[in-house]
Amino acid sequence: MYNDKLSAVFGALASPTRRALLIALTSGPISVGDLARPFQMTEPAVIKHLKVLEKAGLIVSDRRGQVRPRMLNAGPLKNANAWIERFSQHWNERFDRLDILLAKMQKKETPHGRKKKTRT
Amino acid sequence: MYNDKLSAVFGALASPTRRALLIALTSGPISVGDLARPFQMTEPAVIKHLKVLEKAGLIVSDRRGQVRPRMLNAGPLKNANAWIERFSQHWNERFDRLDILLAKMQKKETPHGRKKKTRT
DNA sequence: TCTTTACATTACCATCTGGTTATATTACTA
DNA sequence: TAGTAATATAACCAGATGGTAATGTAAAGA
Repeated sequence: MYNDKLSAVFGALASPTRRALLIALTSGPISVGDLARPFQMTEPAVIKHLKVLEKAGLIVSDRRGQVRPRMLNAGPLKNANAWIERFSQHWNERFDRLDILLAKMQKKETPHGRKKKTRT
Repeated sequence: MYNDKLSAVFGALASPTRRALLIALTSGPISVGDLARPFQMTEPAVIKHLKVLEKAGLIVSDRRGQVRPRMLNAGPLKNANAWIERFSQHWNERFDRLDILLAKMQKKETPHGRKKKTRT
């Protein structure tokens, strides 16, 4: 579907289950079994979610014998955050300009009896 | 698939096309035709993307006669941003604690060099 | 009124997603 | 070596997603 990293990160966050998994992992590395237990779904389903998170680079795994605990890797989250912040900043700048523009327009335009249109 | 707003916002951002649409809209309301033109896809495809963005609350539309320009509504982005920031903060706190813990452990334990494997 | 423009909807298709159950694999344990 | 525990993979399914071409609709203009 998508191939870029940023989309993978946003896509990974687009699921309450996966966000809950990430939050669970904030308290440290956790095994698949322990991760899956609180959820109302089978382990394979959770493993699929973990794969999505792995692909997005949001978690990594360690092999400790029989167990393979997952742990957080918050790096890619920063990229997502950065995108939103740059976007917002960009948009706020634009908004400011629009504000000024509208103010100027209001000064210039003579308010005839011209009606503003109504929204549908 | 998901039903919560936050997932809808992250899901909407999980596509380069939709992010590009949002960015295009930072320069003000744009008609569907103008929005679609730069993309290598048909208008109905773009309209579907716009619907995803609308569902997430990221854009709204105005009817100005024949044209129905879309415009940004950045509000929901703040929620996404807030989630990431709260998460990161939470995780950083945890990370600090882990840091201290590891430091303590290093004092006690002899450092084994054992390390992980990537996948499979 | 007829035509054009701008947008939306429909019907269709391939692929992806998110879940299931069943089966493999891998490493610890007796 | 056999058994069990932890995780992974496979095969399958329903429904969502992302695209297409074709058609419908509503406002503007001649």
